[in-house]
Amino acid sequence: MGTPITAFECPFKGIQVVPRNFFALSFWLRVFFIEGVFTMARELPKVYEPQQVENQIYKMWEENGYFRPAGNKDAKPFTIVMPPPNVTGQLHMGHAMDATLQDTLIRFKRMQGYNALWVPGVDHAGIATQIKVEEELRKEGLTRYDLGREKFLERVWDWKHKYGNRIVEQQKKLGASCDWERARFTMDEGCSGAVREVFVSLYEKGLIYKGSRIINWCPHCVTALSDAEVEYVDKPGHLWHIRYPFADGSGEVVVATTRPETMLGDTGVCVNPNDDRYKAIVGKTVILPLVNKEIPVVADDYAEMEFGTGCVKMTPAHDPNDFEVGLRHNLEVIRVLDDNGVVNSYGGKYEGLDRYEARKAIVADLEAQGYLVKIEDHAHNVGTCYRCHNDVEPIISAQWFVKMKPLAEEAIRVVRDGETKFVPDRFSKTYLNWMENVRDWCISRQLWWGHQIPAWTCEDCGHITVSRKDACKCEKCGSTKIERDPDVLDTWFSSALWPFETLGWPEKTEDLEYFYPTDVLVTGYDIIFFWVARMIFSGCEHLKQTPFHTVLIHGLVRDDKGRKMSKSLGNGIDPLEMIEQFGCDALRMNMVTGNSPGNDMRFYVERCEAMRNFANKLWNASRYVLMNLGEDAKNELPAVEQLTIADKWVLSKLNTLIAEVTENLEKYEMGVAVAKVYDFLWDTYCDWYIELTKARLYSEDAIQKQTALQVLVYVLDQTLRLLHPFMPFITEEIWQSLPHDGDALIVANWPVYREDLAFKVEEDQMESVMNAIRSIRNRRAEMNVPPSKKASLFVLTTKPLIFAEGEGFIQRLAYADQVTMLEKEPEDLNGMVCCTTSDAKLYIPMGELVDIAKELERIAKELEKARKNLAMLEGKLSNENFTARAPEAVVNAEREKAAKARDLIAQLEESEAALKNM
RNA sequence: GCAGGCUUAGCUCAGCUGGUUAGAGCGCAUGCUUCACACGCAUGAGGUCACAGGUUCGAGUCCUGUAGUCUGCACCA
Repeated sequence: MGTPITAFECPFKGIQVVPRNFFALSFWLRVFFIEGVFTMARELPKVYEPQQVENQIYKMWEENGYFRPAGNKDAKPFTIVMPPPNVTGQLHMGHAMDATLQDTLIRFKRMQGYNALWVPGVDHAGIATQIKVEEELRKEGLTRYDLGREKFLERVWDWKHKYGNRIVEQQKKLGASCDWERARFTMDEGCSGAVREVFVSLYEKGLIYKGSRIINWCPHCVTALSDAEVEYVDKPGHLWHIRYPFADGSGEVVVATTRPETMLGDTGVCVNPNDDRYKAIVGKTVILPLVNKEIPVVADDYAEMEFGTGCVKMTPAHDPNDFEVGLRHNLEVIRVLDDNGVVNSYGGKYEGLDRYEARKAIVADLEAQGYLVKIEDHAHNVGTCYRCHNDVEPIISAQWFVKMKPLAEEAIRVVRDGETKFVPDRFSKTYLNWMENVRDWCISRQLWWGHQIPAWTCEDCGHITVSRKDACKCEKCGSTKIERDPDVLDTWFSSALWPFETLGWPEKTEDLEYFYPTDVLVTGYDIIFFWVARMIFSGCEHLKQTPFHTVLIHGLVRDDKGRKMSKSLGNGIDPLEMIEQFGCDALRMNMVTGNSPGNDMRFYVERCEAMRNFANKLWNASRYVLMNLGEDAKNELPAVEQLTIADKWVLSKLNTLIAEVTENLEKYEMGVAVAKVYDFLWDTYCDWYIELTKARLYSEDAIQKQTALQVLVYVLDQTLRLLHPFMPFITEEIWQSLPHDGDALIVANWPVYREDLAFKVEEDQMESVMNAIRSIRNRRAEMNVPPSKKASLFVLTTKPLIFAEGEGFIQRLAYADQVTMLEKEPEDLNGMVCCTTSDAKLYIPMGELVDIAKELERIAKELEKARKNLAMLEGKLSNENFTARAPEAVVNAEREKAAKARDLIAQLEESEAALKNM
């Protein structure tokens, strides 16, 4: 925690100013020199200018070390690890939402007194980064092979050092209060150590193996991909029906395929064993057209009798199902495409053709030679690379895999047993469904940028040595002729360890001991499989503890038409531009308000504007308070005896707000929480309470004035605290200008509910007065009477004491020049307008503006409405089932409503009678 | 094919464990330069909560079905 700071008295305001807080100081000085002491209050800028304060405040927080966990011995930890953005990344709206939600939680918990730690970091992003650097090289006319591995990696590191900090600087603009001193990089020494440890230990447990399998191969990126990295896209295609003649000349079978070029690698034809049409041909051989090779007909359940012709050609090297069938029936495996998707030497005359050119040539030849029976249109799902969006080619290849079944068991259990909960819960189903059907994870990538696989193959005996330390000889035969596997690991292999590698694992660090398991993981639903699932099984396996108890899932930020924001569409909105234009707080508010967990949201610039307006509203409310603060301004509540009904009303409302906001935040309902603070501040505090205090603030009664001011300051202070997690900058800026204890709002205490500040009775009383005011305003507006035209007011009420106390409020807020309390209905109703509430009638002489016939009509209308309402309530209350079964509180509430409705009707009937008598 | 979401005011969305007369922002209408704020104030119009059943004293909220829409996952010769 920051060192103690001595405060000094601001010479002209009597307000404590913290010297370190240059923004606050400069604020006062600016005012002092430009405007002079006495005009200061008037000259506070009317419009809040976020650009001027955000950077300074951020710097102040950072310099005082507020982002570090406080190290309070009595407190509990609260930890979030940040999803590390790609080192190549530019901040986009997704990051803005992600960071805002996390920062809001962290700030909330920090203020609640937790040792709050938010660990930031950056991901090396294997393919993405390598592609970026290769693009740069291409401009110089070079490829990575020209440089060689070592030189190329140097270039990537240069690039990382040059641009890797950009995204960090951008996150700071968002107000992210992470502990930058703990920032990590997935390729730093510690993470590399963790990756090495995990790889070797999983290998030793037999959970990592190398094998030849059909994998997803991207011929463009020239690397293997995991299943999760393949995106399936519906594409129109064809089904080519091809004749395969029997070798014995006894006829032919017709097979159907969507990828005719793969026939070059066909090593069999498969039919269903129960298919009567083909029972006789099982065991025969057919001649593979174009290739002129004899291949067997085998029987396997895999062939569906209903699909196509019921005969399937088998290409074990280029189709996962064919591969399986091939294994069962000992079919040859012939790979006919090379790493770039070009036909290799097994393709005969087609060698050297790209896969799509080869397709054309083969179809043409088949047709020319009479093998093509027909071509059907056929839409199918084609796997594409999530990076470059080119079609992925299933190819047999020797790769490294993580055996998932054994690891999935515990990862399933912790979610089933609720040790890790998804918010919203439906995502646990998504997760479980994936985890229960998970296939082995292909982790090797044919890239250079990444964690190189710690495996060495012996040239002499072929043994693979996997080792924590770089191997120099074969562990089996001792030969020194060993070569390290050139491949690197999937980027997500290191991300999977993020919650503990960032805390120091595999070392037994204090951080790890104290902060692991972390608390909440905040991320978008789009990376549940890529990342969340893998962190969970990794934490369970290596630390025997799930890495977080809660996964808070948010949706995607879309554009105003609901489309995904993307570079290719050019519809992205730059968060930094929004910050520049409306301020960081406005952007953050936009990200949180109206947002519910797991749901996508559209981004509207207009809402940023609305939130900017809200910031300005807060700014001006604070300006009102600051302008009126006297020499001896204190931030403490006056004695209860001094509080007026309005004070008690607002304090009671605040009290409720505190309880609700805290509860909503605890449940991760941040959108609900922030809406409540927003409404309280704008509606309760500004539109009502501030207006209610004006009479007192501008009066001569010093005690009244002081009381009002103290309540104003107290409520504002508490509200700023509640709002701080959402709008950190403006709240800090204002708080620093208010009289306050402590160094900074960011580390101030979170408000707590106070039993002694719950004033239920006064709340109701105030509502009575407010209803009267609303009713008068309504009537005046209906009659188009401008506020400047004051009128006298006569009040007949069942609660004279309360209305007497509220007289000043009514006068000011209902534009009355004089308020007279009546004991009975006025005798002359001529020219009187009557406003009726359930406990008062308010008469305004409006002279010729009043039309008695119209008045009667209006009263009749209101009566009808009130009677309908009462009928409904009485219906409810006369239902014994309701009164007997509904909770007492609900029944009582209905009874009260009915009573009020009856009162209102009585009042209205009286008025009606009086008017009719005239 | 399986799973899940969404359907609430003109638009975009909130509405937590079922309990007032269903809310917000923007937009719209009327009036207002009221000594914090026109990035504002006041007042108002606007909703059969997709549809059909059901459970319940009570359903926007829970259950079943239907329709539309979106998203995952699987299959696809």
